[in-house]
Amino acid sequence: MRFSRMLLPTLKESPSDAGVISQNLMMRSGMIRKVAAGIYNLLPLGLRVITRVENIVREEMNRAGAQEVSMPVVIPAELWKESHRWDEYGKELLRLRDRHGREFCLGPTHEEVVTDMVRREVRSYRELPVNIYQIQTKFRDEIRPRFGLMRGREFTMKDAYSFHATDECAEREYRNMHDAYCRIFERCGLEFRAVEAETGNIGGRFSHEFMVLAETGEDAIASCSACSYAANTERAEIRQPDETASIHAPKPIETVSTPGKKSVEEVSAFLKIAPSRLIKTLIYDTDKGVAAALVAGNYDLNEMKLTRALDAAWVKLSDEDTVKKTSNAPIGFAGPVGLKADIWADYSVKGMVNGVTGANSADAHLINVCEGRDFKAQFADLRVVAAGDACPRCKGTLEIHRGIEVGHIFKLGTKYSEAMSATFLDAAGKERPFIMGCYGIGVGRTAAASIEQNHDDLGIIWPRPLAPFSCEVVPVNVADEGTRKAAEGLYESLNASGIETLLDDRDERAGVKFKDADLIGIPVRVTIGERNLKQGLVEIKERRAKEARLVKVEEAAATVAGLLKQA
RNA sequence: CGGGGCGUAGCGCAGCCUGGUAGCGCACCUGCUUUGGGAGCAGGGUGUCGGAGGUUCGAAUCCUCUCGCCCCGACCA
Repeated sequence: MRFSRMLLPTLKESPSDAGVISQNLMMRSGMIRKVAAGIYNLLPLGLRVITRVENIVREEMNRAGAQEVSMPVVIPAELWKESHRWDEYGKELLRLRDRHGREFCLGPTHEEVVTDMVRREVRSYRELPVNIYQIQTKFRDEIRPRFGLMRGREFTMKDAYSFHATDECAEREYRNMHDAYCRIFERCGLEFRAVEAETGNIGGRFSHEFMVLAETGEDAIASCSACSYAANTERAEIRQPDETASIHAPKPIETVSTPGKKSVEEVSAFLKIAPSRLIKTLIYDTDKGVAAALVAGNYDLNEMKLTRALDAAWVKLSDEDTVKKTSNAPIGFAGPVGLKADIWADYSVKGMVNGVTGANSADAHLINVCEGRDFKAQFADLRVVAAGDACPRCKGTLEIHRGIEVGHIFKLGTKYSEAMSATFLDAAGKERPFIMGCYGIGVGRTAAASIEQNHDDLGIIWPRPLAPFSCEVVPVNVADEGTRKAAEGLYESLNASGIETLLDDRDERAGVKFKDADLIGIPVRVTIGERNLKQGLVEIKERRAKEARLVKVEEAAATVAGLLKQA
């Protein structure tokens, strides 16, 4: 491709609305342009990268035995009503009507459509298992789209769905997909972790997220320094601490005045006591009634864990009225002592001696509160994991990293097949619902994540498998006949040997071309200038390297090929 | 949905407070010079000042409404 003929509008200045590096560099390198909030045009350079990712995904999915299909973007409401998600999914589901007033939605994911497809066509266990996937545009009406392709409303996703006769078969496929995903992200040159995750409103029994490690990631993951345990912090468990005797001797409980001191920070500063000695008491409404949850002041409560501990369908922080009714005090002064509610406590509260809690009356706290002596609670792992917490699987400790979720695999079970009566006949002639799995990859997000991991001050540094071109040829001065001829010759021989090459044949100054080359980040650059050419030499530089090397013109193509063969 | 901010040339911004000829840098076009890290000189074009209504002799500027976008929060595969 010739730069002069390509729609490749690079930007010297950063766009004012770029929130993360990948968005900034995608805009500046002319890969994407915004059309509306969370909706983008992919320009030629951007599409090339996306296509690279798609092809890697496609190859590995096919290799893993999945079959590619294409399902509609516009989906009739009735399918979503069958699964009950028409009501459950919320405003992220963009709904619309056709000219007859019939209801449709734009597909944010395709469990319903694929389940409908399979239930129509598959009758017997003999036809199972099947794994069906597509690489397709999805639409989710995100509350707050941001960060370019990282969290758009319209985006490209690979979504796969598998159908099985038995649980063992479904789990085998889950592992198969896990391995395929690892191959995909390895081939993309990404540093990633597969972590245990929450299933959210896709539903299902268990799931893993594939997280690309990056400071700008929107998710936090906990991983063990000693073993392979890794989980989203939404889910990460904490090993129950060993019982240790308190170094404090229990003192008699006392009420102290704490006017207007509601938050942990305010109370701990006012009483000059470490936040870890405070017991935070949170009042929750749940489908099982009002419950109190306790956690040490230096930790956060994890509502998912509380929900599981209570065996509740949902929990929600209570409003002011309920808090007043339950604790006889405004928000900020609740405590477990004498509280009339179901009390659950995190292990961080276990064995607490001489702690501080709300007094269940306005502007007062209790000091020297001892767990067991002054109140009783049911204990569970209820808090959000923090760095240094004990690994649930071994004796190691957990580290916290930030990550970008690029893939997510779910073992769904029969949630959709039961709701939608999608069944097959087993060997005994008995009708059974399909056991399902689903497996997603954010294609644009994967490209964005790659930039987050591979860039420097000057621009993108594409790993070879995702690079829009493999090699860029830069004639320093196209006005010079010899330079131009050498560049054209090299361009042709590189292309002829199957190396996709960008020739910067623009009549621009060298500095402009070098800046653009660094910005766009093509792995190998060949610079052809008059001075070196007089000695029959050209300069070859890898984007990631500091130094360039000089080689003979005749050897340039072979040298480039050699560099590209290395990983 | 709550809080905050921004819409002025293709991009980045000033002007608005205190109403009076719409500006700067980059980009773009022409010519000459220049040609290894975002060139120099000269000349040139560029705007519904986001939109609608209002106040005023006069509105980018003040007021009202509205649309779009960004940030923080709530929410979320």
